Amino acid sequence: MSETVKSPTSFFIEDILSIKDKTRLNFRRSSSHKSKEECAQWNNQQPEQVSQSEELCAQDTAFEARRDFIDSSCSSTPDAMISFTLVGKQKRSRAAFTHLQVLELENKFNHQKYLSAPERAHLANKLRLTETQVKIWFQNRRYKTKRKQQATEYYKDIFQKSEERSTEDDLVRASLLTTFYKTYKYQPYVYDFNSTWRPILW
DNA sequence: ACCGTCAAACTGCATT
DNA sequence: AATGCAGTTTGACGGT
Repeated sequence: MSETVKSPTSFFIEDILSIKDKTRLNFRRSSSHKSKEECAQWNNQQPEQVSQSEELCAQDTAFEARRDFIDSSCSSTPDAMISFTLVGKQKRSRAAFTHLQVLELENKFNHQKYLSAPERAHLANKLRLTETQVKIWFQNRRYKTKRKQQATEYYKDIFQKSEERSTEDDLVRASLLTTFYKTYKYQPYVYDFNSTWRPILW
């Protein structure tokens, strides 16, 4: 799978900004400032582990998002969800993974579609994500791939049939096909049955 | 302001 | 119990 064609993500602009001007993001921490130890706690890590991935943490936009979340007494971690329900109904957090995190996850996914528990733990630690986040990411990624593959095969079938019998309404189908491909323009790759990643059609 | 899209997180059920 | 899949919900963002 090509890594040059990346889907633009919600974190991307902030990710750049966080590198260029980290202080700009700091203002978002309206209430209490969260230490690195607190960062580690969020990820179920020991404080001594923090220094190892300090560099990742420094430009981790997801962390900024999570800090915001912690600040509002709400998090996607199970423990925090308990306090979440105790405190009352609050907005659900949606962490935005950094470009680097997504890149690493994609790289791993390209090599293996499933992770063992130790592999997942290692990757989670490496990317400073929770194991649940990694697990869910792989689940979503597999499902996404499957959906795309099914859609591609479906539309390919229609396309082939339309070549056999070129009628007026086939032109409509062709335009629908174009619309579909525009939808998936960012990641135009599928995992085929030869266990390889290849670009779809165009 | 509204709508569409993307993706993280969630739900429910099945499987091991 | 842990993990999977399939589908849904939800928040952020971009385009118009």
